[in-house]
Amino acid sequence: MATAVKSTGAKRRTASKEVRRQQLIKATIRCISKRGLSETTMADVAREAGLSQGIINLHFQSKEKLLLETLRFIADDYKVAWERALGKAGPHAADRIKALVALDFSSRICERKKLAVWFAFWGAAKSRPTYARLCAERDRQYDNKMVSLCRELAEEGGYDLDAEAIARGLSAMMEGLWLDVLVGHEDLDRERAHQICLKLLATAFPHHF
Amino acid sequence: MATAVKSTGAKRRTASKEVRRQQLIKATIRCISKRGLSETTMADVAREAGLSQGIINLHFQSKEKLLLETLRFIADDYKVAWERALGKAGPHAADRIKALVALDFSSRICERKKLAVWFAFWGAAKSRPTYARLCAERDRQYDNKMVSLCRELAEEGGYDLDAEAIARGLSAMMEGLWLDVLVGHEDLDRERAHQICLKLLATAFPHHF
DNA sequence: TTGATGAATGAATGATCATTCATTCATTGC
DNA sequence: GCAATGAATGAATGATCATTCATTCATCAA
Repeated sequence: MATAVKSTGAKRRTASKEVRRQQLIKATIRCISKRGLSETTMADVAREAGLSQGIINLHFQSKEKLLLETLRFIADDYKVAWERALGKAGPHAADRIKALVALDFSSRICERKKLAVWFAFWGAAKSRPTYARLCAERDRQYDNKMVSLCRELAEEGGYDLDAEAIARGLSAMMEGLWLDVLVGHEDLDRERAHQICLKLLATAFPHHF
Repeated sequence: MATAVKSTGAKRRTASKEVRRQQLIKATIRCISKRGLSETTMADVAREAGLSQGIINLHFQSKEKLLLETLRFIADDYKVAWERALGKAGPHAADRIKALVALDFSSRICERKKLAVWFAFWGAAKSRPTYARLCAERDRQYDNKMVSLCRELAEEGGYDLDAEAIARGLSAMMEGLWLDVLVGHEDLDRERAHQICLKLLATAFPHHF
C-alpha cells in the first residue's frame, strides 16, 4: 500500500538507521501533539511515518526508548536554538537576554505542536525519573546562562537587585507563559506573551529595556 | 479481604454516594501523583481506596469521567483556597496580592502531590479539549482577580506601569515556579520560589514590597 | 547473474486494562 | 423477623496495544 511507484524511485524502501530514526522521532512529535503522550500508539507513529508496524521496535527496541529519544531530540533542538541565538546576538548582556526572550516566543520555538510535547513530558515527569532528569538538565544549563547574563547586566548597569532571582523568575515566567499560550484561549498570543516578558525586564532594568 | 472485622463496625460497607465519590477522587489524586495519569488504572484507584474493582464504574460510569471529576475537584479546591485567602487578607491591594502569592507557595497548595496532578492534566490538555476548557476557566477567574488587584495598586500607589502585564506575568511566573519545584532538583524549594516572586513585586511596586 | 546482507513488513501473540453483570451483603421500613 | 432496596463485589469479557518473528524485498559486491 505504501510502496508507491517502484520504478520512479520516488521512495527508497531502505534508508540508513539515522534517517529512519529521525523520521520516526518527527512522526512521534506530530502524534503526541495531536493525540497526547499516552494516547499515541506504536501503530499511530508508524502510520504517521508511512512505515509498517514493527519498524519502531526494529530501530528503538521499545516504545519507552522511542519516547525518551523524542524528548532528547526536542531538548537538543532547543539547546541548539538558544546557543545559536546567543551566537548571533551582540556582546552586550542586555542584547543577549533580549535574544533569548525573543527566541522563546518565536514561531520556530513557541509553536503549539512543540509546546504540547514539552508539557506532555513535564506532566509525566513526576512518575518517570528519567524524563525528570532530562528536563532538569535542560533547565539547569539554560538557567545558569540566564543567571550569569543578568548578573553581568546588573553589574555593568549599576543596578542594585538580586540578579539570580530576576533570572530565575524570568525563566519561570517564560515557561508559565508557554503554558498559557498552550492552554489558554486566544487572547494571549506569542506577541503578547513576548511583550509581558519585556515589561518585566523593563521594570527590572529600566535603563536597558 | 478488605472487609476487616465485622462486629466492631470499624468499616461500614455502605456509604452515601457523595462520600464514596470523594473517597475515590482522593484515591485518584494519590495514584496520579505516584504513577502518573495514564499509568493509573481503575484497579489501582480501587485498591488505593480499599474498595473493589467495579466500584468506579458504579459511581462514575467511566474512567474518563472519574478523571474529569478529579480535575474539577482540585480546581475547586484551589479556587476555594484563594477566595478564602482573600477573605482573610486586609483591604489594601498590596496585602491581597501578598496573600495570593503566599498561598501559591504554601505547603497546602504547593505540595508535589498536587502539583503532579496539575501538570499531568495540563500535559494532556492539548489533546483533551475538556481538560483545556476546565483549566482555562480556572486561570481566567484567577488572572482577572490578579489583574484588578494590580491595577488598583498601580493607581493608588501612583505607579506608571502596565498593570495587566505585571499581573499576567506574575501569574505565569508562579506556574513556572511550580514546574521548577516539581521537576527541578532540590535547590529550588517553596521558600526560595516565594522569595523570587516577592522580588518581582518589589521591583514593580517598590513602595509596597 | 547470483548470493549475501540487512532493512522492512505485518500477521500473530500475549499482556494489560476498562467495563459488565450476576451475585452477595448491609440497611431500613414494616 | 422479613421483605425490599440499593451499595458493593470480583470473576469474566472483550478491546486495545506493544512486541515478536518468519518472510519478503532492495541493494551491492563479486
